[in-house]
Amino acid sequence: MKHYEHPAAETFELTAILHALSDPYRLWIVQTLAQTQPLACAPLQGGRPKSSVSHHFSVLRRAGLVWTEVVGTTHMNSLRTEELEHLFPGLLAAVLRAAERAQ
Amino acid sequence: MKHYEHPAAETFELTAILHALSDPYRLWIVQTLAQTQPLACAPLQGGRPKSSVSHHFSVLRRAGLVWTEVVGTTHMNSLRTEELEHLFPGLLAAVLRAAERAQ
DNA sequence: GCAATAGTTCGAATATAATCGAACTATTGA
DNA sequence: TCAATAGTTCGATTATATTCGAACTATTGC
Repeated sequence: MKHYEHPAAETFELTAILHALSDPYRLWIVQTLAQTQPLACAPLQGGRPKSSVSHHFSVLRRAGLVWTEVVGTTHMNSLRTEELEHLFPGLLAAVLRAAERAQ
Repeated sequence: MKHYEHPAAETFELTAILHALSDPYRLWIVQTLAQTQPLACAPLQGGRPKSSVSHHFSVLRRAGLVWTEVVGTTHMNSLRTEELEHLFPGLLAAVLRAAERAQ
């Protein structure tokens, strides 16, 4: 059973989180996960090659935004909402609201 | 009299704002401006060469975070707080609080 | 065991960003 | 007018990100 490395919440870097969110595709992934959770990678591909999708999920994971769980043959992703809220209160919500507004 | 190009608030890009904030030096500039405003570039150099400082201010300006006004021989910078708040309510405040907390 | 599915890893190519010195511009104040 | 100060612009270098195909791994279900 493959398992993922997930950074501990105490080690989250704000700049890494902001950088992860600053890519339009990754921001869209986060937006989508905020609405529907958890989700495998496949429904979030959006025409991209798998290696590219995998790379972006890895950025989100290393920043602490996304938690990935292996479930059978799929890898289920969810946002680390509580931990993020605890460490950086209001941040994710404000970004999601802003992303909503940015259409 | 030199004047700066400042994007209109309606054209702010959320991803550009997040990217501008994702650099530790630029985030520190924004934090400092939030406390003391306006401020020339010089007191924010922190040992960097002027060309590098100028580059980072230009990133902040193009993203819509900073407004620069030529005052005599110095260029005074301030945050575009109201416009940002209007467009992306709570975003800047949440980032500043997070930056505070990130030590 | 084997084919199918989901996603990762590798490596190379390309794009984007950061860094820095040197030359430049604009303004002040003597 | 001239020196000094504040900051920009240019160009080159280096570092970091993104993109993609191809080969790989792990799991399921037949």
